[in-house]
Amino acid sequence: MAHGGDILRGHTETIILRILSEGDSYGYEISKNIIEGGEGVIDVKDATIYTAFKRMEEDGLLTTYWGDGVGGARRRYYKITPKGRELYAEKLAEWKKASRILDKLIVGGNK
Amino acid sequence: MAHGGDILRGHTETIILRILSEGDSYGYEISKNIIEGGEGVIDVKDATIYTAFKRMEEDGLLTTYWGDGVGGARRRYYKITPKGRELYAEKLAEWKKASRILDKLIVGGNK
DNA sequence: TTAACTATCTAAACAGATTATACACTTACC
DNA sequence: GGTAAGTGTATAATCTGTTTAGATAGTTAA
Repeated sequence: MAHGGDILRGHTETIILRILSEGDSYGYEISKNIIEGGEGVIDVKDATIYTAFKRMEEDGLLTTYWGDGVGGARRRYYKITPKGRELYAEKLAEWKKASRILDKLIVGGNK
Repeated sequence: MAHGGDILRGHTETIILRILSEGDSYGYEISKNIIEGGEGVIDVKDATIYTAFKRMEEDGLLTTYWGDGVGGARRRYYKITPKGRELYAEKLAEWKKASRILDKLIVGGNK
């Protein structure tokens, strides 16, 4: 993003988990998915996605397998684990509560 | 916070600016103010506040003066500058848009 | 006199994100 | 035949904001 680069920070994992909770996917697709949904305000760098994947695999939140790559570049797919689903549920609840509170703290009396 | 420590990240400045937009204040008070409004979900460490102040003063977002400290510990007050008000308005608008989009990306089809 | 609270401050470490770079294959166009 | 645009993965180095941990010091109440 041109400015406000930290918007996504801390939520990347949650968003990846949400996408994978709806079906297996791979880095490039997830990245496109987020940028598309970001409406020009939110951006993700591929490096962010891939480092998140690595971290999340180490944490047992997802597993990975190579796609058969018929006629095209190889794709590494990611699948959410039960632990990943659990964490997503927690993070989702946390976001719902936190965003309400954050809104209050940021907007304050400046309604 | 026990978990989810990054919730505030990137918003600390905006919240400080919001508080100062409603009147001069000092570190300890601002910190209390945020923790109180945080409803147990959001926490700020004093170091976060003071490092933010330093950064923000360097960026011309606020000015500072010592309180007269009659009967009590000395207090360093902070006053928002016009540049600070400008940035607050921008960040506020950004938050309003970003939180809506973030909500969409985090919740997705898991309504 | 001790505990709890008010109040400010800094150095070092940490975590997640970005920048920059590399590699490689496919499709469409000229 | 060449090349540009798009698809796709990956890592090292750097940046930034926050946390951890520590220091200092005055006030109030038990």
